[in-house]
Parts: sequence; structure tokens; C-alpha cells
Amino acid sequence: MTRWLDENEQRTWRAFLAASQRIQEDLDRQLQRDSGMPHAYYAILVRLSEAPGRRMRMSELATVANSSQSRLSHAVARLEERGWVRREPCPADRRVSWAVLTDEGFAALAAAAPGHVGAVRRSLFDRISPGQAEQLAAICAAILRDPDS
Amino acid sequence: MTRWLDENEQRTWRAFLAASQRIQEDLDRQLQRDSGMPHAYYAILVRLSEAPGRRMRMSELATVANSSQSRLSHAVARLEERGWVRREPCPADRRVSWAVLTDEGFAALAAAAPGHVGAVRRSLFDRISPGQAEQLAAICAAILRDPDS
DNA sequence: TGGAAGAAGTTGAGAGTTCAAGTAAGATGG
DNA sequence: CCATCTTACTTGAACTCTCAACTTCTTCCA
Repeated sequence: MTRWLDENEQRTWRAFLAASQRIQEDLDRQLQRDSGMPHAYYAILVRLSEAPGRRMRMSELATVANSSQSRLSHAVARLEERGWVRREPCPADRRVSWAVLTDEGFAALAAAAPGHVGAVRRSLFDRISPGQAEQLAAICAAILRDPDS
Repeated sequence: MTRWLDENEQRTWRAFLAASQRIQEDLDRQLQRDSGMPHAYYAILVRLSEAPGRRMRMSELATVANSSQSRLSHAVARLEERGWVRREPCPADRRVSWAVLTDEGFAALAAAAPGHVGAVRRSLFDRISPGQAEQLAAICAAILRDPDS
């Protein structure tokens, strides 16, 4: 017995899909066009830039950047080719790699950030009220709560 | 002068990104695993199934399925290989193609739907209150309003 | 009428993502 | 102490998506 979506749920669901896909695509296009990187790479650079020593273990980086290990591994390989990230082996646990943000990587991130923030504002925050932003935060927290399923 | 995100906006933004990516990935994984199709293909089949005569012009289909023309073109090519969709030329305007859902395609959609709806419930509606669902609908409508930018 | 402009759709190449499998190294426990 | 389990990460292949041409056809208008 499938419990189908009622009309309201259907509308909500489709609006959510359309909205989130639109935002994703806007951001990806903006970053690709203006800074030559996909949004996933930008997210990796951001998280690295915030880490102590601008370095992080691959698996931890994958977690905070909402990435699978495989995706991260491929991405860091590309970022390494550009000289934006460097990998270093971990002496304490030789299974572990550290990903380190280089100065060039930091510079690329700094150059990309203003345009990206502008896109985030235009596609999200300029379109909703502060109250709605609060609601959205609570809704997203609920969606993310309890990582099972 | 870049207007950066304040702490609240930052938190909201990251939660939104994480939540929407998580839902997308859950759905994609579920459909791929249980029905052998990505979510984008499922969306195409759904829209076709709702159209009169289960047929739609490619460009209209692209719009309602939140797809670019190019993406749709590639996708329909794959769906055609599986026998789920058929293309027909339009006599009235010979630039136009009709995409037509076949009986096999309809059957594949019907087989996939229950599992998909279950995933939608588990990843979204089971996690938020009815009031939050209403809020979310309004927020997404605001995000989608006025297609400029 | 005849071109320019625009619309519909396709195509190929390049890039990113996923999945499954594989390597290597640290933990566990009889 | 050594076999097994688990963790960390990588790799390659298959697949999807994007972007920029490109073709074909229609519309516009001078």
C-alpha cells in the first residue's frame, strides 16, 4: 500500500525540487563561468581554508564538504593538477592523507568568493524574508537531523 | 564592496545546501538502485505520463522537467534505447519533435513510483511538520518567482 | 521574395560523478 | 602473533551533464 503524495505535498515537492535545482545550477554556472571551477570544488576549498593550518584529512574533508570519498579523491586530484591543493602523507597513520590548501588555492578562492556570495544572495537571500530564512534554517535542520535512513 | 553572509545566513545557507544535496542524492540512489534510472529520467517519464496523449514537445518537456534542451536530448536518446520513449516528428512544424511515452515506459514508471514516493516521504515529509511543509512551499515559490537573474 | 534573425533540436567533446573493486595499513581477538 | 576485520583512500569504467557548435526550419520585415 503506497501512501501517495496529496495535492499539497505534490506541489510542495515539485517546488522544492525546482527551487533547489535552480539554485544549484545558478551557482554552478556562475562559478564555472567566472572562476573556472564547479561548486563542489569551491566547497572543498572553503572547508580547507577554514581548517587549522588549512589542512584536513581526506575523509573529514569529504564529510564537511558533503562529498563521497570517491568524489573527493577525484576532485582533489584535479585541484592538485591546478596547484590549488597538495596532498601530504600522515606519518602517524599511513592510511591517511592530508589535503593542504596552497597559497595559490587560497588566492583562487579569494578571487572567486565575492562573485559566489553575490550569486548566493541573488538566488536565495534576496528572494526571501528574514523570517523565511529562519524558517528555512529550521526546516533544513529537521531534514538533516538523525542521519539514518 | 562585497556584502558577505552574516553568521546566520552562513548557517542557513550551509544547512540548505547540505539538506538539498542530501535529498537529491537519496532519491537518485534509490531510483538507480531499485529501478535502474537516475532521478532526471524519472522526472521526464512523470511529466510525459501526465501530458495529454502521453506526449510532449521536447522543448516543453525540457521546461516542465527542469532540464536543459541538451540534457533532455541526451536523456531521451537513452530512454529511446530502452524502449521507454519514442520520438515522432511534428508535421505542422518540422523543427519540432514529440516525445511519446511508450507502454513499456509507463510500466517502468509505475513500477518505480512506489519506491520513489517512499523515498520522498522518508527524506522530506516525514521529517518536517505540516506547517513547515507549508512554509517550505512558500519559500520555494519565492525562490522561483520572477525568472530573471 | 529573399535574407536576417530566431527557434527547435542534436551532437561531440570534455568534465564530473557514481559504483564496485582494489590496495594498503591499522585494529581486534582468539 | 597472525588471521580477520575494518578503515582510509584510490582507481577505472560507465554514465550523465554541460557547453559550444551546428543543422534545419520558421518567422519577420524591408
